[in-house]
Amino acid sequence: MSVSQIVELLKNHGLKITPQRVEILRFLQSNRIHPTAQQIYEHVLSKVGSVSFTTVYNTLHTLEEMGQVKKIAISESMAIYDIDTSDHGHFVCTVCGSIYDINYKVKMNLPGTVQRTELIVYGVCSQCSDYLQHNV
Amino acid sequence: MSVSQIVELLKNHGLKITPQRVEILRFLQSNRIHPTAQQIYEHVLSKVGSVSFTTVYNTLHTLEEMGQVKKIAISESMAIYDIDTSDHGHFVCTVCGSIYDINYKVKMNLPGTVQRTELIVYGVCSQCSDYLQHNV
DNA sequence: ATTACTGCAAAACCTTTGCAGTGGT
DNA sequence: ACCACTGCAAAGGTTTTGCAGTAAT
Repeated sequence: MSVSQIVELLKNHGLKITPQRVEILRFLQSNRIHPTAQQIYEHVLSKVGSVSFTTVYNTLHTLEEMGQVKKIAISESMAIYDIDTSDHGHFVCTVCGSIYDINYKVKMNLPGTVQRTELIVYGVCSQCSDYLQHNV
Repeated sequence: MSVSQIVELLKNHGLKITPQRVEILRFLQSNRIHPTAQQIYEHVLSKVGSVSFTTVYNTLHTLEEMGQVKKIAISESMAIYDIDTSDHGHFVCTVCGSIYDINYKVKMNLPGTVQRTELIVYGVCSQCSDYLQHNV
């Protein structure tokens, strides 16, 4: 998504175009690392020169309400933000911290109707297990 | 699990028997509500008369290390604790907050080896949807 | 008697909120 | 010129840590 498309997106939702908002969206869209608010803050600060956590959280909340971003609790102390709002799970490497998207199919009996499903798999990614195999 | 079995469990792991520890384990085992640290604190306070968050968290960490308790992040601000450490997922009712255990089978392609899997389904439980259907 | 455990108080951490000032429209 | 947005500073909620006193062995 280009900057002009980001600008369009913001305009279409009646939002003002600010450098912080544009850079937050650009970051989420170009680096699919599933960043934390902290990582977004650091990136935008380095690019735009001025940003606050207030603005980061404000923007993320706005984007969540717009349905443009999903917030995922990978731990009880932190959320990550995913610009891919389609149905998918996450693989978290407990060695390097990388987060991979995963596709899955689940079979289950539920005591009610579903709103959303979150699957998080913790493990060691191939890169890390290769590395460990050759170096430990 | 009886109190004497709880005492055995603690002894077998070289831990001292304190009223707080016994009551935390009793609570986790008798009420399978998947409590938060806050709920455990309140319960133990009402039963034992004296407890602190320090002790609640100390005990939960010890039990986690012993593999007797699983910590689950149902939101980014809070953890719940589950004495059932077997492989299962959770259904969280977004109306009443109840947490149900669910069994599931999942098919997926993974970019590494699995350590543990966490499935959380958010939705409305039958009780709440029945209630809503008749009263709204 | 020893030392593990409890619990207070303070800190750490992430996120939210109040409010004044700035900047996009 | 308007008012949405930014950002500081302070507060909120959950969890952790330091340390002194207490209680289980």
